[in-house]
Amino acid sequence: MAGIADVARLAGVSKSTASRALTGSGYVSERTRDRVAEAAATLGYVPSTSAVSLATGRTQTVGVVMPYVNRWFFAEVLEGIQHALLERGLDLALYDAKPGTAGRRRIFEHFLARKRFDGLIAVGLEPEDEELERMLALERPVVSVVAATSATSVVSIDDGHAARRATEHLIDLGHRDIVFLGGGSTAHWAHVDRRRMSGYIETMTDAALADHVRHVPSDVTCPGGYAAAVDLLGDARRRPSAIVGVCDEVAIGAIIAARRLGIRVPSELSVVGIDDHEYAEMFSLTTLRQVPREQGTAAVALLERHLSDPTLPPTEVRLKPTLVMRTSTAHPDSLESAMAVDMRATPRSGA
Amino acid sequence: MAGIADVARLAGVSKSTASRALTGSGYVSERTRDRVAEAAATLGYVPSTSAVSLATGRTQTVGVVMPYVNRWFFAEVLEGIQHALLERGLDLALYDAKPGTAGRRRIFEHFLARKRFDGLIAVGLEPEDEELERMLALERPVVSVVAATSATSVVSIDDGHAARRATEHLIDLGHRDIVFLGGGSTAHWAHVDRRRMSGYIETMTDAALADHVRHVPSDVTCPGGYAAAVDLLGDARRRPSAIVGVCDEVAIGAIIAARRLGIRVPSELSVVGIDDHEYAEMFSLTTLRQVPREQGTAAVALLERHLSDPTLPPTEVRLKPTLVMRTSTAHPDSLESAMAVDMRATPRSGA
DNA sequence: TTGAAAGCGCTACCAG
DNA sequence: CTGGTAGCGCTTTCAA
Repeated sequence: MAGIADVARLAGVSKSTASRALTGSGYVSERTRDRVAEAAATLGYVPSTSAVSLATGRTQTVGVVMPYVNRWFFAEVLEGIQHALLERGLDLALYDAKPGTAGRRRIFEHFLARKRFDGLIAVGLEPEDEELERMLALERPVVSVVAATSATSVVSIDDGHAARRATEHLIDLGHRDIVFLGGGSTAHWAHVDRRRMSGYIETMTDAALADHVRHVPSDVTCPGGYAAAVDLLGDARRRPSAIVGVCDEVAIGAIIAARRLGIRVPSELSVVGIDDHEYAEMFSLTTLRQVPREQGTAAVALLERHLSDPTLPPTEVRLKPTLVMRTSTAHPDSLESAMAVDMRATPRSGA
Repeated sequence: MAGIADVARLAGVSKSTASRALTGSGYVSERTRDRVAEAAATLGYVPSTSAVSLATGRTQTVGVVMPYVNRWFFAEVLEGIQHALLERGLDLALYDAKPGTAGRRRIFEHFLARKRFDGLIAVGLEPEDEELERMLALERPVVSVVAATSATSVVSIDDGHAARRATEHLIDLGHRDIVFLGGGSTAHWAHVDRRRMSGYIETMTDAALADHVRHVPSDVTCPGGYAAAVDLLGDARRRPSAIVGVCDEVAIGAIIAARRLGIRVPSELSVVGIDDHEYAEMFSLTTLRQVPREQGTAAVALLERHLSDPTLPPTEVRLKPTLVMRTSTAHPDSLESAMAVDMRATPRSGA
């Protein structure tokens, strides 16, 4: 365990000079800098992080708080954050704060107070007032990824826009009987889900389809979407011609349900999602793409700015999702028209 | 930022006494202990972790290295670890070491060397020799979750056993033409996948079905299994009567492919997986259940033992997966027999 | 049972 | 440009 004193001795300089040479702060002649670097290299010197932290007050660590790590969006954001931190030589302290658990309480009451990080990234946290206060009381910059508050900097997509585009796409195709699937299955409506539903409702209303607005609640998971869709589609009288999923996982659940019930997608049912989940391609799901990984790296970049300039006011970075057309959506009457086209086209293949 | 000096002053004792009272080490009278505790509480005292680390040499942090966080198994293990750590008041430093990336190199070359943790948990890491050496050179206990080495303590399931049970189940049902799907799609065969395939081959051989041994490679993901299965099942001459998926994700991919191709599961094709993935239920997948979350908590428990007793030799904890029967498997001729049963049963429903 | 003092390993200030 | 020195906030001997 070589310390900086050993490095200094080997290089024939004082500890202070060695420190300056190594950290690159203050004036050091090039020759000594090289000698120190060489000494450090031959000794395999690695500074003690706790000593550095104690002396500088900085931990070189970023804390990440999220309610889940086993969901696509969160895992992707986490990877993005990790990637960006690695590049900057920063450590990542993870806090998995599942809503309503003792662990979450402990995190907010004890772990955060230890301040083992220079800044915090809160991903889709939906904090209670008290939790938010605790985070702000830390006097460390915090950046949220997906949030309803503007007390912190925020990185997110425009959820309302995403849902509007999805709904418009369906309406343009000729659908009127469009259901919004997912969210609101428990007392707690996540803000994202709510914003997306609002986008759907606005668009329906603008298209004079307010009468057709229909929300079918479900857990915001693939099995959740599946279960709700089995229910919805199983009854022919309730069956819509199209579904806007609150997210891809739910939309995919709906597609699986449709297939099980022998309902053809897209000829008998159009489905559109929001996310561009890794499974979207496999299900040919038309969706509004967001790239959570980029949101993670954007959050790190933003946090870095806060770190270097503590006066920087809360900032918003809002990304626009883009429509990715696959084949889970079509005209409501496409079965017939597809057949008609086929028949007209027959001569060609028969020729 | 109240420090221990403030607490000591308020309690009317010395710093050393305050420290002993707070950490619970050494003799302190009950009265003073209470006074100190009260003073700490009123001041909202939180010890500086870097100062504590510097003085004690312990970081109260566990490092977790894994190649992915966005796959079911890894995310679940991570949650298990986090949960167990939270209970013990330990922080979690995450290192996402995706194979072949610059980030992974940086982690092994720089981040680990900083030793910002008292111990390390390596999840499904499949480290190169040099990487393993670096971890061991840290002189910190390391516990692996899923590993081929016995240089470290290991927590895992018995993969060979899982694959044997899966294959036996199919053979008992009357299948002979059983394909092992997944793994080996790239130059790198993960050890887990290899062990599972070995279990399959052994079982086939023991049942005098060595001639029927067939491996169809695929990426070990749901889309990977899907793509390979579309290929395999699309050609009627190559189509097996049953599939053992290297894991549930692959098995589910196969089921999705079968459905798309209009092949009925289980009457025309039986599929069994290994994992009991969160989507297994939705696809009625028969599988061998493992609970990665438990492996995470077991790893923490084991690491804790190493921490308190540095002489503890590497230990293995091997969990046995259990067969969960759902409805993705049946007799190979079940279509006919099911119909026969139906016809015989008709009077009952018709009565 | 308590207190004084000496570090833990590093940075940063202040002379030189 | 360099060296000495005083902390950063806590734990831990060692005496009392």
